[in-house]
Amino acid sequence: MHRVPSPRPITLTFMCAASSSSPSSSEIPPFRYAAELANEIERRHQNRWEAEGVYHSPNPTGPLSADGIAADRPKLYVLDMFPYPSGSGLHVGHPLGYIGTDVFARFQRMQGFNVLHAMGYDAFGLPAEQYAVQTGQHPRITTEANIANMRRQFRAMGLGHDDRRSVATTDVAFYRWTQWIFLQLFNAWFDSKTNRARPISELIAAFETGEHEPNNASHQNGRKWSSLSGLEQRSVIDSHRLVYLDEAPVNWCPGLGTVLANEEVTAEGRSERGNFPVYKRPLRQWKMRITSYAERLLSDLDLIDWPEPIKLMQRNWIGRSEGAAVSFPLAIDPGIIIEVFTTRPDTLFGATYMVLAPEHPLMDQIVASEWPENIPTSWRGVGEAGATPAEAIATYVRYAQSKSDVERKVESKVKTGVFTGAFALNPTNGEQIPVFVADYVLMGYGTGAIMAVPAHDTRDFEFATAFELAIVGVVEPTPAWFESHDLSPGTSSASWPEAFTGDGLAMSSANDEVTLNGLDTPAAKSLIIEWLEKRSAGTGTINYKLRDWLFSRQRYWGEPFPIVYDEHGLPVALPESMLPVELPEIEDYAPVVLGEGDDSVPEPPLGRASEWVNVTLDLGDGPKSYRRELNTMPQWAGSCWYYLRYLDPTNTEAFVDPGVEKYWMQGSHADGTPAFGGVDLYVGGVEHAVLHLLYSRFWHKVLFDLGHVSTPEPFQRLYNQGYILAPAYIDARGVYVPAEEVQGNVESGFTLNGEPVTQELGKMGKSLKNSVDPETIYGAYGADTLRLYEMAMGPLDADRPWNARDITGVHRFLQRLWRNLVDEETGDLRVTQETGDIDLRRLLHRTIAGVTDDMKGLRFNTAVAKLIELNNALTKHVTEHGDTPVEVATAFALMLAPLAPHVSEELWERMGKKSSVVWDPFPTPDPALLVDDE
RNA sequence: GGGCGAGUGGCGGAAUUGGCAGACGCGCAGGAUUCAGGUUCCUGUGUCCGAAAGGAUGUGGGGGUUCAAGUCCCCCCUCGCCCACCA
Repeated sequence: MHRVPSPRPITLTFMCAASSSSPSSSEIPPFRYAAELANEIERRHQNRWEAEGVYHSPNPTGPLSADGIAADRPKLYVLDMFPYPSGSGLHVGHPLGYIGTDVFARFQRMQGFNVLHAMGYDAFGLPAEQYAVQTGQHPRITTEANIANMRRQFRAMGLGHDDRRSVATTDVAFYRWTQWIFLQLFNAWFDSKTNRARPISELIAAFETGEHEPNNASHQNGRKWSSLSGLEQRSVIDSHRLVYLDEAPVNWCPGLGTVLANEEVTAEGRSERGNFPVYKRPLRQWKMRITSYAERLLSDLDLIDWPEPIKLMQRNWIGRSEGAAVSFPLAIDPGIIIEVFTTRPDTLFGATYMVLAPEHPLMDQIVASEWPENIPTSWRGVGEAGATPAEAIATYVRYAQSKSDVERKVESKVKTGVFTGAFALNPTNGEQIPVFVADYVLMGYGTGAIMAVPAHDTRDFEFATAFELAIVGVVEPTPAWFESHDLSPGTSSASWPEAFTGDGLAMSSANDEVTLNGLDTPAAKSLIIEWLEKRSAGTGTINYKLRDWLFSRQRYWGEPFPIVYDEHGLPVALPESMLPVELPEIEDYAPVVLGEGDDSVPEPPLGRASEWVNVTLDLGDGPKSYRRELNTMPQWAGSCWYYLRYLDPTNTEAFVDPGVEKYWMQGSHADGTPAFGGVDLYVGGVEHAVLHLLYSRFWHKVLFDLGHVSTPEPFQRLYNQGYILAPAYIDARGVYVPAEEVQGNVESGFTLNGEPVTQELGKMGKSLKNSVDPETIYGAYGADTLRLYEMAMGPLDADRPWNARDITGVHRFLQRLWRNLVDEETGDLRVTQETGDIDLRRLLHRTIAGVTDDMKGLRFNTAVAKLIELNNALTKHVTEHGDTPVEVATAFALMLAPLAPHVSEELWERMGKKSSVVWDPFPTPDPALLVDDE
């Protein structure tokens, strides 16, 4: 059926640019494996694969199920981090991971697995919107054109995706379910007793029966549920939801006209996208209660097979620390309590002052009306001489807020602050200690207030030194510490040159009820916590750096919230039956971009769709008018769950069928190792170590708690592919210039238009202007050569420089292999039924064993090297005997199939095989030929 | 400042568990084919000494453990990444 006819004239003109650097085609033997033949082979087999649907992976049930080939195979889910469909298309750095998963997926399919391998598009986001703002063209049009272009590029590289499962986050049929998941979170609360999410209806029921009483003191002062009004009850319930509205300082980026999550703000205090300055502003925004999951997000890292550095980054981001919450009453009014968090409760006796963050809510209650006598002038701040404490504080707070994070960083060594005029009582000894305001204490961590122990904390030491505060040592430093500071052991803390922050034996820490003296640090911590708890002055607590996730954006091109506001201005979730909430058409997509110093509250672009915004709906108590939520979801929303939609992309009844979900997400035991489920292999770049990978773990856990998915974690195994680096060039202004236009070399120097430029090596991409278009590579060598080169150039997880020169190496390999099996002049097979000599057979079977092993371990670079070695031996054999033993030819085509699928399929076909090589079993080595018989 | 990772020929890299360092490819050199260039094929290619045989030396630097170290331990240097006033 597919036997290839003999000589076939090749008259392709595809990518003839390639011949400028190679000989004219008339001199190449007609069946040499060069660009033209490779391209012809590739197009033909890509068409065949698509027509036959060879990459369709059957589901166990539903519309994507199928009888036959794969129904009884074990499953394997191989996933890529899906791309943003950018207008500039792919460069050769993008597909590195995609080729890696494709090779792995193809190999495992040949190992007998039903492999799910699909590709989607993370298509909401800024570039399409910005383009729409500039051109007036709807972002959907640009987005869909970009997706079509990217899909074409993936197909041309021979990536074997199940195209029936391709989704884009911008599809209404997709974001309908993003909105549905939002509703699951909205209609859920976190039960800290069982440490999991439960439906909000169960919370309401618990309130009704009195099993649970509202304990949200700040809202309802502990009143009984039954005594609350309807609106008060709603407010209590809303404050328990996993999604909630919060008026709090958020990262406001005027340059982008939107708020940003902490994760989207760089250390320099700028937006990760666009590099605009970001300011803290109090705004009413949606947040997701990811902090409830802090402990599980942390501890479940132990269950999954992820690279240690990524786990570490997540652990650092979650930032768990054990310590104590301690209450410090105000001296003049013990009813006012300043609560602090400390990791060193053992140093409590050494707390000689306190500090509040500038934004601390208790500030107004604490500030004294006038300065106490005999305080150093530096305590009164740097403002006008006669200022009251309140005025001095106000000046300082303004100063602190005006500083950007960059300035804070630069000035971090210089401690500034102002005395509030108030004193608090150290709970251990009743001593009055002054309370300061200083910007080295951050409102965003702990309680926004600290007890300062200058003898044992570097920052407190610096502040205490600057403000002439007492430094009282309560932990005995080690002899080595004294020695390294040229002090004799036991020197008084007043003479220490810096804080001693290590563990040691407690000293000077005793009152009438408790003494820590002589205890080591861990023992001192637990004893003082015990004492604090007995006195109701504190408790042992665990604190996290992780903040709740800011979930709303003032953007057009994102998922609308399934939320409306009623006549009280309170949010009401729409019922499932009203989904999807589609984006309205509007004229102007631009966000409201504000200038510096403009403090007005911006209205999101959706506010312009007035007919859409104001709606009359019947939500159960008759038609009433409502106002829609104007914010849209952040780009992370769709990427939080797209891997679940691949499983069942056409389902209109559920986001995924439960049986289908269980089938693909169950723990696989391919190599006998225990697995508790999730995607079997997830490949992507390290840049998503905290953002996407933390958010999607969070959503997945909520869905797990609510019974919608069967595994507690989404991704069993994570693998980070490296980046492709390329030379980039900077001109005299320090601006990147297009690398392809630069002339010169290392010796003579580099120039652009005669101007000297300097070379550096950087991640390939648009920002460094050093992209290489994959089409020029497979135009000149074929896609199989590009695939093979990217796999051969180094380990998948390592960064590696792009070196066009090296591509010829793998191209020659394919050419030599081809020549060993196919006569270049006639196109006839050069395969014999005879078996080769024993040395060649031994090498063949060693290669099969080695390549199998390498493929399983994602070591494609050494797999390619082994295949080249085998081919070198085969070349020698063919030179001597004139043809290739069929055993070698067959095994070679199969082993090469995952890496270079087109040429393998072609060889397979020429050898008379009727079915695609894609589904044939990978060869197995003969154990008898693996041992040397010396 | 803290944490993590990495340093192997001219270049990309290999050496899976402590066991012949440099697989495989690029580049380079020589040869065959060719009018020539290119292509293709063969041979060689860490460094130093030597015509060769052979010898010495060699995995960022220094020290150590071991019969044996690129691999393990200690100190130092360089580079990369992440976090960064986190109480």
